[in-house]
Amino acid sequence: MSNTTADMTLLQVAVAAPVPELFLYLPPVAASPPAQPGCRVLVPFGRGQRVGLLVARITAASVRLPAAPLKPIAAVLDAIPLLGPAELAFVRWAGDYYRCPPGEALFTALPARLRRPTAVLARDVLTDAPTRPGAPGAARPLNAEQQAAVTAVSAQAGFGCFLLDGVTGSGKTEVYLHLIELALARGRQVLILVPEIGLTPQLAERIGARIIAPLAVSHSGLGPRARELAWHQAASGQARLLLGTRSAVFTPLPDLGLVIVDEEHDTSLKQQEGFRYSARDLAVRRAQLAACPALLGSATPALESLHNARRGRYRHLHLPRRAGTAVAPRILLADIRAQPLESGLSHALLTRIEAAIAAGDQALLFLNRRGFSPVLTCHDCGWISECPHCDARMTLHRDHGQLRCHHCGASRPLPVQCPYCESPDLRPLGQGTERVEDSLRQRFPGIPLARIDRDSTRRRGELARLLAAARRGDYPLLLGTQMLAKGHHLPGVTLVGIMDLDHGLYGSDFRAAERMAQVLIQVAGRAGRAERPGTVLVQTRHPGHPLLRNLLSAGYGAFAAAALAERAEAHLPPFSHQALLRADSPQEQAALAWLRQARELATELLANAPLPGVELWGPAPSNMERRADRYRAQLLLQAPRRGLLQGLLDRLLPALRTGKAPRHLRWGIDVDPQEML
DNA sequence: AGCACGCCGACT
DNA sequence: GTCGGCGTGCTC
Repeated sequence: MSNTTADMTLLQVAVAAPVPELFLYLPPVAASPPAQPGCRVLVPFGRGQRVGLLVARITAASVRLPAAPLKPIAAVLDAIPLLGPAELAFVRWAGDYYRCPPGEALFTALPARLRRPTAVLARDVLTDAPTRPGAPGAARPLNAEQQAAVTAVSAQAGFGCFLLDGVTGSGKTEVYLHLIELALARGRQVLILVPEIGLTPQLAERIGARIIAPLAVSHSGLGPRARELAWHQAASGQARLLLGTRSAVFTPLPDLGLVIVDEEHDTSLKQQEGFRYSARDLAVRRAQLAACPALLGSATPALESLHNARRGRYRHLHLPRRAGTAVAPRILLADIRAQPLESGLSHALLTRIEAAIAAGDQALLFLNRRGFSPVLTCHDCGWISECPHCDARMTLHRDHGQLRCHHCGASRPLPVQCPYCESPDLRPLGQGTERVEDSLRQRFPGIPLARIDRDSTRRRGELARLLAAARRGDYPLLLGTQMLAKGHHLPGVTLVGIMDLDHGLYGSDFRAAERMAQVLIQVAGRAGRAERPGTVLVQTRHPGHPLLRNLLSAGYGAFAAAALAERAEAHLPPFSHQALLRADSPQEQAALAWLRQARELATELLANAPLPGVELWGPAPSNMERRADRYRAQLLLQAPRRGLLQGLLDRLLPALRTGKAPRHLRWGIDVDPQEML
């Protein structure tokens, strides 16, 4: 029962709902200037109304019409499209690639405030354009390698991807700054992506000190209005630079001429829920569509990126030397087998900390575990602080007098006696940063110490304050989790102690060793950045481990080469491509059973139309099977080429959607997964 | 995701 | 006898 004729114009709309389809509407009843693709519209949807994004205007003859008569759009919310045809196509392509419903993808790409039927910020707010008074700071002279990198990228006409592989302290930022200046001078805009908020103020500061051009900054720490403002400033061309975290990759930039991804190996560039996109990979695609160069920078490039460089898809640029007079830190292993430890600190490490403090230097200790201790146990009956909702132990947080599960967020007051046998002899087992802090304060009384982890920096601005004070040298002792490992310049640090990396050597994820090496090199990079040489002491129970030895004796490049050889041998990424089908359910076995059916379905589809080299692995329960009262499992799909994997997904996902899943089961697909958990 | 309609326990 | 539990089905 259609109410349309073949020559009518219909509007194809993506609705902000997790449905894979686009929806068709009649043009609005009130005759107004026709709504353009890229504008938000208010549409009747189900009983109520929803915000949608107009994707295309089409003729009724060109589509299959639904059985029910079409309804007209209720209102057009934007006079000017928020996304142009190219941006619309880019976001839709990304949604298709990562198998995210188009409405969800498009509304993830827009500032959150625009997901509601609000008016866009008034024009007079945008007169408030970002300007920067003052003179530019002096460019630092470039060394030969930096100059070669700048020359290579700036000579690139059209698209080309470059991997800037530079040891920590080699002056990657200076290369960025030169290239930014060159792109701006050519009248182009620059997009700079960073993995985390913690890094944004620092890079923004450095850009601000040097470059006179309107800069917009976007990250999750900003309020919704500020984020929308940055978005409009970039989209209107008023801002010439956009510096932001992963979602900034979707911001319209009419004159885009250079894309930079800093710390390109960092996993936080991959969104881990909903629209599971890799901002790094999309940044490269974005540059390709804009016909401009992309520059990926890291001291510890992802194996994927190194592989692309080896295959000639990316041009490999090296910065092998530290800038200025700084020398590379010495990395030493401390064998802690059978050694007495004081809250996890060996005698060797304590001695070096003492010496660093005595010399007026700073010592930085890295322990990637927050809280006081990862488990509380009863000395009399052996009870341990298990989480009632997860296959995990609750962490003791003494600062808050609580046990907390780091996986589901559950918390309970710290028991004073064993909940099982009522013994008062409860003991914390193992150490987190709180406990090490205690121990260090006792051992080095009166020495100022800053603990930097998610718990100690919860307050807004606290991280920036602590880091600034740390840079000034206010704290001879610094202790922190990976928050402290990322990119911060701490010139006074001459000693870095890495308390525990052993889990990385025997992790179940095939990327565990790569991550371990990246963390080690990144943390080590905090040492000796100024004129004083640095030392890194790595505590380990596996001093003879070949990966560790190779990394320390031959460096990250050699480590990566060996790791790539292993990946090639095992047909693992980057020598194959993966998608992970995940499922979870409150019922034990339900997710696993459903995934077994999914595997059978996939096997059947492959039997009917073979896709050479496509393999199915599992299903298997997830590493921590029960999390927040849900049992989790996964099926791994693997193919030698992306197209084959997408081919399988093209057939499998619609079939899974049509099929019936048991009541409380949830499932989803992760294309190019970074974590196998 | 909402937001309905649709069949089985404790209440005025 | 009802009010309401959330189980599942649809949205142009």
